[in-house]
Amino acid sequence: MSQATASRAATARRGVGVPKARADAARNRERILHAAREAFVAHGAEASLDEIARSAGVGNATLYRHFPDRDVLVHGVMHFVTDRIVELGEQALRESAEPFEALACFVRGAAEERIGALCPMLSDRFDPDEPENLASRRRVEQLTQELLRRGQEAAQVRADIGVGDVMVALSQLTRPLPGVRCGQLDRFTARHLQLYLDGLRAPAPSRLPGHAATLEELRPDD
Amino acid sequence: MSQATASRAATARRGVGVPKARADAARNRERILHAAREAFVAHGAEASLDEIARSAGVGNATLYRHFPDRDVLVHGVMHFVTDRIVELGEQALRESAEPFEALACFVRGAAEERIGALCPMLSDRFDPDEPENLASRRRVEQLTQELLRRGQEAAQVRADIGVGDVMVALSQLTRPLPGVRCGQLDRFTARHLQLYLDGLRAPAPSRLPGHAATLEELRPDD
DNA sequence: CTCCAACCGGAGAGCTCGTCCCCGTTTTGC
DNA sequence: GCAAAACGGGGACGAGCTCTCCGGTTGGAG
Repeated sequence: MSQATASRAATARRGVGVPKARADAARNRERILHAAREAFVAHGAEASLDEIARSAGVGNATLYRHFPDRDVLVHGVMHFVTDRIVELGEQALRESAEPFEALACFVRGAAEERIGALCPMLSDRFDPDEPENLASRRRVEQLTQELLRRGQEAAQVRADIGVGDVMVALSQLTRPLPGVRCGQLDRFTARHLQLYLDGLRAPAPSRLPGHAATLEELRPDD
Repeated sequence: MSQATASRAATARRGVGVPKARADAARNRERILHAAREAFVAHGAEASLDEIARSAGVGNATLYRHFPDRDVLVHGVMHFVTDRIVELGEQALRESAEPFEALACFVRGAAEERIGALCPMLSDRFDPDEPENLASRRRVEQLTQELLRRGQEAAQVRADIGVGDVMVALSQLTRPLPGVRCGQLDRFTARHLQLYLDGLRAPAPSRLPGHAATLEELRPDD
């Protein structure tokens, strides 16, 4: 996301008339979001807030000042990640000539942006019907849908997969495995994503069990 | 694993001269191992023991009687899973004519046996040099190696992957995603495994980054 | 069938860890 | 240079986890 776009989005979310945050406050807010993103990917939505503050290099009070409770932080990370993912997807649609390559770019980028952190989106701690959340999910879903559709129409992506297949597998493959040093695991992640992507190519060499699903179907209260 | 084999293995581990356990005790031990396996896959080696006892349908005291502390339980689950995986792999080698199909059978079976529970094998809580642990890891590794080698020699499996690629991805793809109901996720797991397997087929449609790794390289103290 | 040793499970003590607030100190921007 | 805003360390409080104690129950040998 460009600096200007980010700034506009931030202003929009803060609302009008609210005084601009001080420079150090903005910087800390950003640091906390990054740290929280990593923590949520690694430990789920119940990661320790003190731990997040520590790895962000700020005091715990600073975290609580920016995000009064856990839910606010979860939502903050959610929208932070969603914004970046959407930007990424639009860029992939815009710049990649080959539909499969566009999907691959998106997948690799989404992995870097820790799309796995969106899994709290599917948790109890998250109201799926709140308008802003609904909009976030829809945006990511439609974007992925579009990338898939193009690939499938060009017969570069197998026809029997859906949005849910991409999103869920992507989340799984990029999560740290407990007990493995992160550095070690990152070396694997890129390989596994590539292997998975290779499995998505058309023509399909096998028949998949079950059926493709949307993100909607993954909601806990189904 | 056959009943007889399981019994022999159990006797071997219990040692000679120790009186046979009562039927209900043996049954509870088994239940606890199953529950602990699920919990370790879901939450890593630090899963709550009381929670394990509850989902096993036994009192917590029963758990502590069978497994005096967490380490003993971790080891118990480890060897329980290892035994089943090895049996599975040997069966796949024995019964499948096609090398790729053998690998696929093994992978699917290992997923059912929650091979992801072996990730504590890579954790701090685990002495990788203790002879029995070393042997377990070696057995699984050699078996997977052999399945891979056959597939690769028959040019059915791409040449640029290693044991670590299979084991790690398998663990990741079969782990429950936090916030997703298990029932929902199981439907996906089979699909994703198949997609990943399709990515393993020869000829390789892409070049993988990095290099194949053994389980040895995944040890935390590298 | 009877009996007792082995086993079981609930309840609770002790402790660790996570959450959240208070307040003296530092930083920012005008 | 100063006032307002933000910072961070420390600590009270509570939740949850580990592990133990003990009265009741069950399996199976004789």
